[in-house]
Amino acid sequence: MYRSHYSKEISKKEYNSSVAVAGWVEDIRNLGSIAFLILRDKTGTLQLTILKKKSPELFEQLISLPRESVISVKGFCKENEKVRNGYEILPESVDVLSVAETPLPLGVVDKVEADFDTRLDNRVIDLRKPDIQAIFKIRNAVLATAHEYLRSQSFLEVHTPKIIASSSEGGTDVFKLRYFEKEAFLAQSPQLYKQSLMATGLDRVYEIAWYFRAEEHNTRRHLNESTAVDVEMAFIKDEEDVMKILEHLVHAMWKRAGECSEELEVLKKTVTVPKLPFTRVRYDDAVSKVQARKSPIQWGMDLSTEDERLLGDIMKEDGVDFYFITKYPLESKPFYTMPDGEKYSRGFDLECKGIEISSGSQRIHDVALLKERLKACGLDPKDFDAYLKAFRYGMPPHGGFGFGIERFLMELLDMNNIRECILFPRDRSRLTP
RNA sequence: GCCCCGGUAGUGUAGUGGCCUAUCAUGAAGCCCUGUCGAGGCUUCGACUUGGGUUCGAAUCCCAGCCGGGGCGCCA
Repeated sequence: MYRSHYSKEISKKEYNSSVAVAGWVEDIRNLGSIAFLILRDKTGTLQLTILKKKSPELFEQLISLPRESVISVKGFCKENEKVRNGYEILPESVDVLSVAETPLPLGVVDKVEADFDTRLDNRVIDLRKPDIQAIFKIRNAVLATAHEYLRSQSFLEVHTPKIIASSSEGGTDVFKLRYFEKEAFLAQSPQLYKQSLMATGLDRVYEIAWYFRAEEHNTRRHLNESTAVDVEMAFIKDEEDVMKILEHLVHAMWKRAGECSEELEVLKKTVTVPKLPFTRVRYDDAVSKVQARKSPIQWGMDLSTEDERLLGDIMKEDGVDFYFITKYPLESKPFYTMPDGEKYSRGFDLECKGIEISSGSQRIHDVALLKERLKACGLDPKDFDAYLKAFRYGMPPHGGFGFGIERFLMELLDMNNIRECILFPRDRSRLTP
């Protein structure tokens, strides 16, 4: 066995006994007759203290290792107050498991910063840094909470096709691919499938999966491959039922992130847990608020990036970070959104500090109305036959929402680039690693 | 899709026509040092995105390409 303990697992109990530790050689400080080797594993670092007079061969072998080589060391664990961990390991034997090439394309502990692009080109090495790993440990924690919360509310986890016959909703560009003799597309969202499932009697479903968008955008807020949490629920009275689930879900995830104190510390971030319920702002009021601050927006238009930011600032003045924008104009929402009178819809967005993190709505469940709305949106109902079929034989009132996990994390951790929140980002120009 | 910006050692940079045989840091290779922890000291190594052009002279100016970053739009 190459490892008996991780660096963090060693405490007083292990002092004055033999342990096996394994990991990456982070740094070697050679003082001539004594050398210190910093070994890094998943939990942190520890120090090997190597004395030349004790074993000249072992000394020579260890100090000549290139940084980031992988080794396993058996040694004697000794208490020492001079060392940060409170202990050091005096090595007795070493297994060199992998010798790293030099020079490193990216230093793990170098004193110079690397460009983000260089980091992504060498993402595996970049991911060795504790602060980068912390992002993904928090991602793991909040997604675990999403599963737990949704299951506690009787949601069933489902997985719908990612290779689909037609674009889900129009709007965004989709990736085309060859499917034997047919043309197919990569899913941009599970929208049509999660709605179809509402006609099955499963009533409450959620899906956490990948989606693909072929938009040639080049911003720090967009990815061409991203992951999302999607929820759909039946027998709702109106969109308020959906918003309640969403706000509790977001609250639970934010709260869980706030409990990741170790990770937040290495990231030097703080998470402020929002208060429930989130403020509801009608679209009409949002428009008047930003108009009062000289935005050129007209009623009926979507809020521009600048308008959203402005509204975020206005809400912040009242101490509000999270808020719903409700009752959007019907024409600014997708065809499946339930109308609310002539002009309005039962669609909403959830905003956090001026950035949209989720959008949802009550959906149309009446097939005639759905066809009418498809036409009004310039779409041909014939292209949606398979979807419409789910509505023809008994479809309850339903609604749902979806949000991108990377966008969510970006807001949660106040990152300035969405690519920080995904292991191997796919963007306009990046297809590797 | 529209617009803006950038490309100098492995990494991060200085350099805006001659003082560049290109700065500094970091790194790598080596030497000295028994308590380092951003170790220290000394030596060495290593770069101007590509192709044209202007000029006596180009890292520097112009044109084109390649590669990259960002803003807006679209969206999540």
